[in-house]
Amino acid sequence: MQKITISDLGKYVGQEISLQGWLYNKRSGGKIKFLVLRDGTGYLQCVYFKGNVTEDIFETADRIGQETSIEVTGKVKAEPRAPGGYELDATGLKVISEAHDYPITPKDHGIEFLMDHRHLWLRSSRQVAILKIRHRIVKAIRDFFDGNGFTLMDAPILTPNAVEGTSTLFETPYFDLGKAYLTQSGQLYGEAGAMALGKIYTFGPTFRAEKSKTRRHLTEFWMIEPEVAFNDLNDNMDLAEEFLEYVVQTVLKEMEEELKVLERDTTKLKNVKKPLPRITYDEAVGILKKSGSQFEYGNDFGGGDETIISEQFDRPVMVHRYPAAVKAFYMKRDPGNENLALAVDVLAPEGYGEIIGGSQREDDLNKLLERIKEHNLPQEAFEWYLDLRRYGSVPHSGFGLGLERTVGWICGLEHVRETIPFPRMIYRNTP
RNA sequence: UCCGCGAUAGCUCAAUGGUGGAGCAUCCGGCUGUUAACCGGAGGGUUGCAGGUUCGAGUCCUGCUCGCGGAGCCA
Repeated sequence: MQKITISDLGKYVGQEISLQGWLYNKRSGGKIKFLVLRDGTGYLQCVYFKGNVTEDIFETADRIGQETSIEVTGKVKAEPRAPGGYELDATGLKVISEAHDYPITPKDHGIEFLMDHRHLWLRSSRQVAILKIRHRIVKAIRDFFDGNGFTLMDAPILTPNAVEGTSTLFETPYFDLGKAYLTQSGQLYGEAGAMALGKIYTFGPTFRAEKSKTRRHLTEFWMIEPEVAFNDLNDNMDLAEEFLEYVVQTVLKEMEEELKVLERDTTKLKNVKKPLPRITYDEAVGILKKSGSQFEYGNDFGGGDETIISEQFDRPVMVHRYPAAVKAFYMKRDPGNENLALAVDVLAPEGYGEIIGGSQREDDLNKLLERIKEHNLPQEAFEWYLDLRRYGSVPHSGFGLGLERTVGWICGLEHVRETIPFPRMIYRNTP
């Protein structure tokens, strides 16, 4: 039997059809019942008149509670008053599994209650819209790289050492080898991949054990990290802006309905087109000083600083050439100023902060050895990484995009916890 | 780890130190066009936990637990 979904209803106007789904909401008059059906593709009001259906069906329509799984039968009618454009003149109603006392009613709830019921909260229209946009963003990301000659290369999740020290990583016992750590970045492995394949991207979960307690942080999140051989910092910024434009414009074009459900004002998203403004760290500090900030030259930007900087522009801004002291050991220094790293962060507008962090990597073996010593990192753990500089080293660059921050920004959400089906935060790992 | 705010019915919230209420949800009744439907009625409480002050504590004080927001760190 062919299954019909609510999203397909336009093809069946005037026909008698059956649909399976869940009871989303219910309203009634004395001799009329309105059952709102949801099936994951949309919402449909099914109208039961007392005279048109059996006594048994009318009683069932009256009795069943929110989220009862049902199969409805009836004639599809175009209905301008309906949000989806269609309505069902219902004749049949089959209960698949009856539900009562569903905890999430169509009224206000607090965040703790909703998070405790995250497995059910996912069914509500807002969450469905977010999950669909998240999926479309993921697909756009993969389409972009796949269509530009990149190879997807998965990096390991269990790793023997930290990229920048071990203090912020989750650790786990690992047989006779001592401890393993959950990855905080696939980048070093991505660099090995770029030397093999030229252009690669990794796409996987990453973990941070930092006790970060803000709207921008999760302990488990997804990151996309392209790495390209022979790309310098400027090439890297070219890639980042083309990539962001593609992702945002694709979502704007294809997810209009979902963005409307979220009541997202898309004015600023429409501006996300290349070229994106590029400013140096020094220029960014100038902006902060001019705004009256107490910011001290040489520090990394905090959340508030990022907001002040990004407010100066009508689209994401790329800030490059940070003080090397606040950046990772593997970043190449600016030949024009050894104190600066060839790093770039992309700051999203509207206070969403850093969504991309990247750099040109140090490709000189001896300089990299120096950095490892300076950072007190165990050289033996990085021997394989140093091999990449011993055998045919080339200039190369890449960046990491935080998926949840990107979803939060595009959807206009208050907090990244709504951007992932089951968020992991310092005080929550359930459901 | 630090700073700030909070915890009262299933949910969202009220309640001057003096008999703990409302809306929604649930149950009963009414309504043939509702769309967070509406109207009438009913049931529903160890006020987060443990102490203290007081004639009397949801309310004031102390400690704890949990949550929320922010800082630091970062995507």
